[in-house]
Amino acid sequence: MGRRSDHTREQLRAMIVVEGHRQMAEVGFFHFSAREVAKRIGYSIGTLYNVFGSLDQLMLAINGMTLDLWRDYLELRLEAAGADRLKALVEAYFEFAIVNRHAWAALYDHRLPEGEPMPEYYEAKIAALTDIVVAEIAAALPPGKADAAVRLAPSLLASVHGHCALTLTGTLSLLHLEDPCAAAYARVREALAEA
Amino acid sequence: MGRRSDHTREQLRAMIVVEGHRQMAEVGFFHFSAREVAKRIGYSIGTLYNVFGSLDQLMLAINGMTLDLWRDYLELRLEAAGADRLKALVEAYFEFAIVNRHAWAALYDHRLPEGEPMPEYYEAKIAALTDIVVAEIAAALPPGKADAAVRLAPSLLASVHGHCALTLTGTLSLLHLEDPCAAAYARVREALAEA
DNA sequence: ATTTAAAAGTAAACACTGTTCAATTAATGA
DNA sequence: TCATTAATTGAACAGTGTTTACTTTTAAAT
Repeated sequence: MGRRSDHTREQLRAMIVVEGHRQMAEVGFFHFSAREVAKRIGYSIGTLYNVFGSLDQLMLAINGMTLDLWRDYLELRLEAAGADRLKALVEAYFEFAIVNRHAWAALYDHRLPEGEPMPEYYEAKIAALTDIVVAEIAAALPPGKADAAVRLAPSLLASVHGHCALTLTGTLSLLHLEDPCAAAYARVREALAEA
Repeated sequence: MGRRSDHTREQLRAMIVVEGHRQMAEVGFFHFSAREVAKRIGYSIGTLYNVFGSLDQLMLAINGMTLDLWRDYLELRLEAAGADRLKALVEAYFEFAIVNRHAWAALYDHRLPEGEPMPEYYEAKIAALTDIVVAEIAAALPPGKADAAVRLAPSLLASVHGHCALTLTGTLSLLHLEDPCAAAYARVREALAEA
């Protein structure tokens, strides 16, 4: 076969994703440039398209890496958590978003063309994240009510996400919301108390 | 002066915003083109920049129009509301976002350069929206606790926004969240019950 | 060892962006 | 009538994603 470098196709793919993720973290979704990624790893723009087929697929790969890092971070923080694991989870959610502002925002900034479904591998990464939330909420619920976690988890995730998103992007300028993370945690606790 | 058309500067400004808003509603933030807007109203791209100075300012004007329409819609629905005004407010929030998907999403998709503050007129439009929420939450709280509304409102707004955003953009594919609007309303009610 | 076929990679070309700015047009005041 | 001034243009520039004809490299087959 005709490879001229030392990299297998999979190594090259990984290089692109890692460098793409680095660039995403630096400049954010709106200033992301596939050409710049290609230049930085010493390949031409054409090679990127040969490997990924389209920019959307590259975006999914980059966001997929972010989802993996996010999951790893949540698990790490949960291992070191004390009694209140839910609080640790909410805080870890915020911490990751704050430290990785741009890469985190890109998860929501990038959208597939309407009607095009997410690839299976990507949905699986999302499921891995939500499963963590479901498990912690199930554990926090009174025994016997644990099956309500599957229905409650997405709603609480949405609540926490809302606090995080409005704070991080600053598009709605929520004055009077001093500690968004604490407020989000309070909302979660209230919902659990009701159930 | 050298105007060659029948429009005053303010009329032209209004034309651009209206056509820009129309285009935003049609194709969304990521396919928005200032050139296309100019073409549709029969002016050149240069004129747009003379009137608005930058694309960011045009975006703020377009999003400002969306904020106005949103406020009007909330007030309209509140006038026709029955006993449960908060439920009407949450539903109106969702309805507007669904009907005006693209224009609504653009409120969050567009971001000013870091460090650049929002213009005063724009913050005022946001305040008009949040004031509606604050007033309704204050009315729903037990008398005497009404001053907690200022602190509670942004958090509840964030919760509702989170449900709406994750559902509309579909970036996190929240299965098991059948009725996001009802779930958001339930979270709001829980928070009020606690206070 | 030579040929062949396929894989890998390139870079120019295309159609778009946003942005700037010298040149042009048209209306007004003197 | 003429100079001034506001309004408007559209070409030019530097980017973007995307496609594709082309070249290089390598492995396999003869």
